[in-house]
This record gives sequence, structure tokens and C-alpha cells, in this order.
Amino acid sequence: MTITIKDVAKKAGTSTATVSKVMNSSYSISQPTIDRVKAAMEELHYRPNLQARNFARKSTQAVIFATQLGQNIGFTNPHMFEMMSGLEQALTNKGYTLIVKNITAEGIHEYIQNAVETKMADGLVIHASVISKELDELIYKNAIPHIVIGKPDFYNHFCWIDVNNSFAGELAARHLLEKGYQSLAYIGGTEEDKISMHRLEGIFSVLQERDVIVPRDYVQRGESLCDSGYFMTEALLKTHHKPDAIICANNNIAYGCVHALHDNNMNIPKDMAVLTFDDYPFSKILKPMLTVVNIDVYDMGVQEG
Amino acid sequence: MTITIKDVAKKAGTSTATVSKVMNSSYSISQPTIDRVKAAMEELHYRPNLQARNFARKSTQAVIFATQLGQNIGFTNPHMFEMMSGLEQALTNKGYTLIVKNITAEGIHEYIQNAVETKMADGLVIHASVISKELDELIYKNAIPHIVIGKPDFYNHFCWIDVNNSFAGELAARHLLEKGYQSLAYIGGTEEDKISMHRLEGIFSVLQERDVIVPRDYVQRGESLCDSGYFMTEALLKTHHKPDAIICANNNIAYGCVHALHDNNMNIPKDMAVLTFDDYPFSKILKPMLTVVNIDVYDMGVQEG
DNA sequence: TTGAAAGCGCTAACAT
DNA sequence: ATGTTAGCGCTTTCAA
Repeated sequence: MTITIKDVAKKAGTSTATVSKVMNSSYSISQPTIDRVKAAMEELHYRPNLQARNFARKSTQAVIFATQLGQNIGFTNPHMFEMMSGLEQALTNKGYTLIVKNITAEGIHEYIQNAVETKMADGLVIHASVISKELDELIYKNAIPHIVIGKPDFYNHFCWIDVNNSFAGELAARHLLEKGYQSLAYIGGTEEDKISMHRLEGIFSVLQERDVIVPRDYVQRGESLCDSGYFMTEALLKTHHKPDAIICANNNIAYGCVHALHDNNMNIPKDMAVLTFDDYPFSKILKPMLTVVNIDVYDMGVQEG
Repeated sequence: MTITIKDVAKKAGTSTATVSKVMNSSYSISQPTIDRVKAAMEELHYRPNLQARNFARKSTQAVIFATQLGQNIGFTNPHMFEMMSGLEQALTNKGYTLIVKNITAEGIHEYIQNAVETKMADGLVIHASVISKELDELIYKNAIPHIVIGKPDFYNHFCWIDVNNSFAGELAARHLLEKGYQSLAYIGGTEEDKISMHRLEGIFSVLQERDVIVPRDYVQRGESLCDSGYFMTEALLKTHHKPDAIICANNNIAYGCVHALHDNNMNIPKDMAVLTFDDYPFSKILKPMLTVVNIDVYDMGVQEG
């Protein structure tokens, strides 16, 4: 029924080995033979069976992206999908296939072990939200090809990459100080929000280095929501000495911040500078261009390749 | 090196066929043999090679989700990832694997053809944003197992599912009218936003059925953004006869709407009812609970299974 | 109830 | 430069 390498070989009057060699353009085959084989392939509409090929080659040409999905994840964690998209792109370029797998930190050890033992994929990309110490051990002991996206928060042997949020924070602070702003405020997520905390750390390190003192109420914490950004900004405006620049932990917050300033008739950046970290979607919607420390999460996915 | 079915057979003193039969619990094997084989598998830590199994069975146990990814997609299309997550869930339950593939409407025909011919997957899930007439033909002629997510906007043979947005609109309108609201306004996306348009259609059909006349300025169009919702709401508040209920096309818009009402000191739902369509994230952040026509996009993905 | 053996479709030594 | 052949690891008919 389906055309196999045998059919092609027969039609071309060669052996299957020769056909294989032509396909993989390895070994030396004479031009006439190549032509005959190619003609036969055309004529028969031959398409090699990838499964058979990979099986014979003992490779899968696939990479598993293990992360926590579940309801509302599309809304709560766009960054992850952004990375996933970048990853897919990179893998495609290298002829790999992306398998997406939903898993929890509890289940991952078993899953990965099984995936590796049953040879489901050649490599793994693991979101930091689902790693564990046992997983570290498993991966280390078995030398499983992997990469963790996001910095692990415990001692480990993982190979990981992350956006250097602390550094981004430093950049942000330096930039503002260099522009002449004196008193920087930060409105960020909760203490659990590591990204926000890292950005704050970076900012602090710069301010300390320059002996700038930050009033307690210059650092506000809240949810990563439009509204929360709004309220935190209003809180800042009520402080004794108003700051002259606000660094927002992320875009949701920045959104609310801009709103609040607008409602208070404050001009950006004249009355108040506003800075945030991700480009999207500000490039499109904000008339007063905010300063943006652009971090390419998509690109982070691409780097995995 | 790796333990194969042969090793198990040897250790259990049987043939590989028997081992295979034990694994697939088909055919009749005596209990003692089953025990021996299982013991051998345990002892050797045998793990069947899935690639080999699928190859022999001529199946891949994989489904490709073809959609358009690319930069910022995580932010612009959370719904899609929501569906993807549901899909993954459903596939996992059936022992299938989800392959995610980025593709455009231009490239999909070639990709799918290739994917099918080279036997990359057993089935396809295709996002409506990348379908085309040629694809329809290809899939129809070759009887390729598939499902399109989202309603195609041209005559076709696709097997597709979609959220019935028009019906959701009807529900919304009926609900409000039954609660005693008289003049319904709609703030929605642009004309290109099909979801928004379908919801509006549903609303109109109910209003027409009851001979309710809708003033022109009761239907506002804008971007699917927080800000846009804000401005559209303010526009509504400036109309001659203010409406007593606002239906928002989606949550971004609803977000801005609530804000605007708040800024205008209007109480929800006393002064104005607000209704929107997706649950998330209102369940968490809004004190005055909005009425929500909950559409489970995640579940839509699950249905694919 | 079990086993022998012929594949699945391709690759890769090894020979020629 | 080309062909022979033995796999890859599992399934599945067919016979015993």
C-alpha cells in the first residue's frame, strides 16, 4: 500500500542501501544512480517513514517541554507560552519536534524517568516551576540531556537559564539615575513573586552602591494586576516626599500605574518617570512612551535549541 | 546495554512473543508464566521501547496541534493556550502525546501533507486561524483525522468545534432582560473581532425578538484593552438615555468598564449591571461580582480527545 | 498455552 | 560505487 524504500529500490534497479544513501547524501554515489533513484522517488511519490527512520537511527528528533499547565494557565502565565513559542521555533530550525507535557512538581520525577526509559524524546526542557531535588538527582545521575528554564531556588546540578532579573533591575535603576531622577520608587508583586523580588534586588544594589536612601513607603507590594498597580501608585502619590520615578515590576502593574498618574493629572515623564520591564504591549498602546527594559522571553526559548 | 524484550524472555525462559503478550494482556497466557515474566521484567528493570512498539504497531500515539505562534502570542492569545492545555489533558488521559507546531495559513498545506505522508502523527488539531481552502481539500480527499478549533468562515468539509458565541450572547441578553433590565448596551471589539461580533449577533437576535430598539450609540466598538473598555463605558455614560446594563465583549474590556463605572461613582449592579463572558480573572478580583456567562475554553480543548 | 518466525521501514557496517 | 546483510525492539500471525 504505502510506498517503501524497497519499491523505490526496485524501480530504480538498485538496492535499498543505495536509496538510503541517496536520501542521506552520505557516502559516494555516482550521479547517474542518484538521478535514477531520485526519479523513482518522484514517480512513486515516495515519502520516507520518519518513525522507521528514527527507530533505525535510535533517535526521536523530539524534545519534551515539561511544565505545569491546567485551567487558566493561558491567562496567568503568558510568559511561559512565550518561551514555548520561542522554543518551538528553535527546535523546528534544527529539525526537532516539540512535545508539550503537563506535569506537576510531584509527578515530574516519575514522568521523566518513564519518558527517558521508554525513549520518548532526545531531550528535555523543564520549567522551573516543576523541578524538585529528586528530579535533580535523577537527571544528574543518568546524565539526561536537559535544560531548566528559570533559576532553581535550591542547590542543584541542573543546567538552567533564566532572564537575569536582578541585572535588569540594576539597568533600570542606573538608567533613571543617569537621566537625573533622584528618588526612585518600586511597585511590585508579592514576596512570593520571585521575578519581582529579583528586579527589586538589582535596583537596591545600585541604590546602595550610590548611598541613596530609600524610604520604606517607596517600595509597595501588591498583586500583579492592573488595579493593584493603580492603588500602589496612589499610595506613592500620598507619601511625604513624592518620588520622581516609578519602576514597575511588570506590565500589568505598569498599566495601572499609568492610569493612576493620568487620573491624577500627572504627566509622564515630566512629573513622573515610569519604567517597566517587558515590551509588550506598551509599544502599541501607550502614547507617552514609557521606558522599557526589554527582556526577550521568546528569545529565551530560542536559546534552548 | 538497554534491556530489551529478548533479555526478559531469556530470563523468564519464554519466547519474546510471550513477553509481548503478557505486556499487552491479550491472548491467553497461564498465570505461572505471567508471574515469571513479570518477575523477570521487574528484576531487569525492563522498560519497553515506545518507539519500537509504535513502529511495530504502525501508530504514533501522537497528535499535532498546528497553530500560529510567534512573538507575543503568549500575551495576545491566551485563549489558544488555554485550549492547548485542555487538549494536552485529554490526550494524556488517552495515552496520547501532544506535539505543538507553529505554522502559518500559507505554510500549513505543505506541512500537513508532509506530516501525514511521513507518518508523524495519528491525528491533527488545527487552529482556525491557519486553515485554508487548499487544506480543506487536502484533508477531505485524504480523509485525514483532524479537528479544527474555531468555526471556519468559508464553506468546507472540516470537522470543527467552537464556542457558540452567538448563543452565549443570547443567554446574556435573556438573562438581563429577565432580571428586569431594560436598555442593554454592548461594548465590544472591532469588526474584525469575530468572537465579539458573534456575541453581539446573539444579543441582537434576542432584542429583535422582543422588539427592543437599540440606540445606535449603545453599541460601542474598540480594542480589546482595559483602556478601551474604559473609554467606551464613558461614552455610554454620556449618551442621552443611559443604559441600565452593559454587556462587555470580553474581560479586558470589562475590566476597563468596571473601572470607569467606579470612577464615575456608579454602583454595580444597582446603577448599572455589567456582564461579561469569561470567568477568569473576575472570580478573584472583583468585589462586586459581575454576571459572567462562563465559557469553558479549556474544556473545548478537552473535548478534542 | 506457547513459540518460531516473518515482518514494520529504514540504516549502517562490511564486502565486493 | 554499490550491494549484502544484519539489525533496531517490538508485534502478530501461524503452527505446534
